[in-house]
Amino acid sequence: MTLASDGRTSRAEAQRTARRQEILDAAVRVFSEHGYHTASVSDVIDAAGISRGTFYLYFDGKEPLFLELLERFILRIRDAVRVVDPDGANPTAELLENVGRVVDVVFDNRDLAVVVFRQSMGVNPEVDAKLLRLYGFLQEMVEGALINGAASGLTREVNAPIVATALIGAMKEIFYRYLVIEPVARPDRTAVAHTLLDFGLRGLLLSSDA
Amino acid sequence: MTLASDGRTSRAEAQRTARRQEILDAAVRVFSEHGYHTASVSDVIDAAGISRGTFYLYFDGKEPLFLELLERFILRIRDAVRVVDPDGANPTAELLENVGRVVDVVFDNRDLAVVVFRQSMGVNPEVDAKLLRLYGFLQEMVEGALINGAASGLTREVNAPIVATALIGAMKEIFYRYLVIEPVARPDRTAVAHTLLDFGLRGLLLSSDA
Amino acid sequence: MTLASDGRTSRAEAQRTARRQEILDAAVRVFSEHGYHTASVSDVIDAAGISRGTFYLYFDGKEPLFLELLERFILRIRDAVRVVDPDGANPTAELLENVGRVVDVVFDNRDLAVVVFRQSMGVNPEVDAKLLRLYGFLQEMVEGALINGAASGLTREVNAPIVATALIGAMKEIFYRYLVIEPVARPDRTAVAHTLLDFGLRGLLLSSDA
Amino acid sequence: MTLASDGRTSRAEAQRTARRQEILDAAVRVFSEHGYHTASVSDVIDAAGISRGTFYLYFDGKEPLFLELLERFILRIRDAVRVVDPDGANPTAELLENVGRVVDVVFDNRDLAVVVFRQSMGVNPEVDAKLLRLYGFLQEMVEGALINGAASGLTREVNAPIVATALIGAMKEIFYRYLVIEPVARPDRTAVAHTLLDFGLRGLLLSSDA
DNA sequence: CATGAATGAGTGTTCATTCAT
DNA sequence: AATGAATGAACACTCATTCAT
Repeated sequence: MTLASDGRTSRAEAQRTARRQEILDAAVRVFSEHGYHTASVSDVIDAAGISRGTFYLYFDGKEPLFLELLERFILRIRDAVRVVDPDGANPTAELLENVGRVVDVVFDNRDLAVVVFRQSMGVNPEVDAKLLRLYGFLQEMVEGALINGAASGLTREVNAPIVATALIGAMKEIFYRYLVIEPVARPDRTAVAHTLLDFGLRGLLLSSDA
Repeated sequence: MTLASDGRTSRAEAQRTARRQEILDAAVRVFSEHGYHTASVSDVIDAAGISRGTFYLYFDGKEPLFLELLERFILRIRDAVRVVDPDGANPTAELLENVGRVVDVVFDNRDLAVVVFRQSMGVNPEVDAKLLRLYGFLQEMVEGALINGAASGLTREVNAPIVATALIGAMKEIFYRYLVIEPVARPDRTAVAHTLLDFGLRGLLLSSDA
Repeated sequence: MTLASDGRTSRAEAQRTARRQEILDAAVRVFSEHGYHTASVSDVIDAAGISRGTFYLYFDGKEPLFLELLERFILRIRDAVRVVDPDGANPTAELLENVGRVVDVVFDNRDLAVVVFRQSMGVNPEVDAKLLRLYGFLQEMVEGALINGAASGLTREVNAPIVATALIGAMKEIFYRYLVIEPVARPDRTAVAHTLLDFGLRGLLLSSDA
Repeated sequence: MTLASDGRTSRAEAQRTARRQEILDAAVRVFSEHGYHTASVSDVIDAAGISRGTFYLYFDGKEPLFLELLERFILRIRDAVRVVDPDGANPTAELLENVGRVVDVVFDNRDLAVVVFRQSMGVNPEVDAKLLRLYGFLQEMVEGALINGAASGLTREVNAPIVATALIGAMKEIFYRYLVIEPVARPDRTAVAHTLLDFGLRGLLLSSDA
């Protein structure tokens, strides 16, 4: 009762955590299908197979639940993206790894990703703030990579902010397409990463035209 | 009442149309500020300065109103985009014109654009269908341009669907940035068009690397 | 529509006021029977014969409704109590008039009085504040009368605050008895006033013992 | 288990009783602070430092708990009040003793008294019945004293029921004042008793006016 | 044509109570 | 005996829509 190592207590805690996760999983399914506003707490508890009261035993309400879902996704994305050292052995490979890891996170959390990509902005100020921080972070990372690339003579000098925004938008749209519009079980992460990077780096023109 | 040439009727109809437009304008303002779900019919009628009943005299409800708003935006976008003849005098200029016209539509209808970009997907199946048709159309146009470009030796051969999706996502994200995150009174349409196209066509690599 | 004297508008407003009053009346009945906490908004709307929505069209909620009820009762009581001029022609008669008017207010608003006497303190801070202000006012009035009475040689010098409190408590208990415990259709206001005053002024001892 | 003299059982029972008392004490604190309706069972178990289940092991619920609290207070008050023999040596002293003992009970059980005085009537029929029996008992005692007093030529003949009610109300209000509105650590019981009695017996008029 | 009072299904949330462990 | 996770009926409140005037 007093020690965390107490068998009975730790088992109970493990059960609690498991139950919480079940509810989170159910919520992801529900939110990804109906969207935050259209989904009701009733939908979540039905999907989770619990009673009304139990839901509020594990979460403080609909909004905190959504916020936690969002937070988890954001953390995973942030963890997937690492600063690329422009003077490293193979910066392009590192870039590809970053993109590949993001692809993994997105397709490992399909429903969650759908929720975030589709309709999160505007849900409420706190949600907006969280998302803006995520996009700000990604923007920074990509801008940094662009500036480093230019500095090390790897890429052209471009309007870094606008191009970073474009790259992020490109990724989101591609993800959305493969998640929702023409769902793919799991795309070849290296293929997606390569296409994105190839498009981003080389553009569409024939080399001779450049 | 039966003849369009009836003076009384046509004047009444003109008034009706004007009133409808006022409501639509008010709705755009309200939806862009609060989002579809958070905005209430009360917000719209308050903004339009009409009574509850009058609203339902002009629209069948909140959702049909939103659908009409969406439809209008979609039509404007579709009108702005024209097929580029790859064998024409200056296909690149035509492409730039297309992008420039889209920029114009978006910034001529800022609020409406915000609503559409931010959180339309998932509002309801009919809305989704409309949006998917729009994106399908844009996708087709861009894919066509890519294939034509490659056929006429103008651009590299690329994975047309994925690159088209990427280009559309890039545009959306840039628009969203300039509409919401760091609002710009009205960006230089040719500058935006050039940046987008330059990025899309030439990529990031230095020419020498290509 | 623009003028308050517009027949149509004023009729509508009269209807609105009437409806409001109906709801207030129903609420008084419900609160006096069940008490604030036990009574539900559903009870009120059932008693008023209106729909859920209509209730919230006229009142901002359960608490504001209760507060308004309370406020109305308090105002009536305050209006009934007037400062007694100790140098007036007949201060005792004025005192009797005061008590009589309070008796009238209480028995003209039986249910409301029951609500206030029985269980209002502790409902919530705002309610408590309102009631404390009422009792403070009554306390002041009675204390003033006691001090004036002593100054003008009419009454003995007494511990004014404690005796004022005692008098107020005595009245409340008597009211409560005749309202709830052994309800009287309408007590003889002068009899009640006289008994109270006689008891208050002369006490229980035989004159000879004084 | 069957015999009270069984050591184990009696120790267990003592523990049980002690635990019960702890819960009762916690409940008094909680109810006096928040009121019956606003206080939750959770508040009580938190204050008592026990688990949810344990609470229901000792009490059948929130209402029975409250009823028991009330019952205990009522018993103490009833024990404090004894019939005054009008032909005894010093009936006035006995009266003073009665009032003094009630003052003691009230201030020895401040929180409990606050709960009872403030908002018990109307909690539910059973509670009301209990309170009405208490007030009936007090009313009887006071009425009896009044009648005896008149019979033995000690006091004036008064409308006994109404005056008894007034006296009870006066006491309650004074208690409430000293418990809640301007709390006094512990009033001088003889002073309070004397003031009450003096006011009750002699009234406010100057002796010469009597 | 215009109004706004009326509606009621639906929402998120609370909390006294039960019961398997 | 003690626990605390689970329950679900009940609550206050919202809002898109209708319709008598």
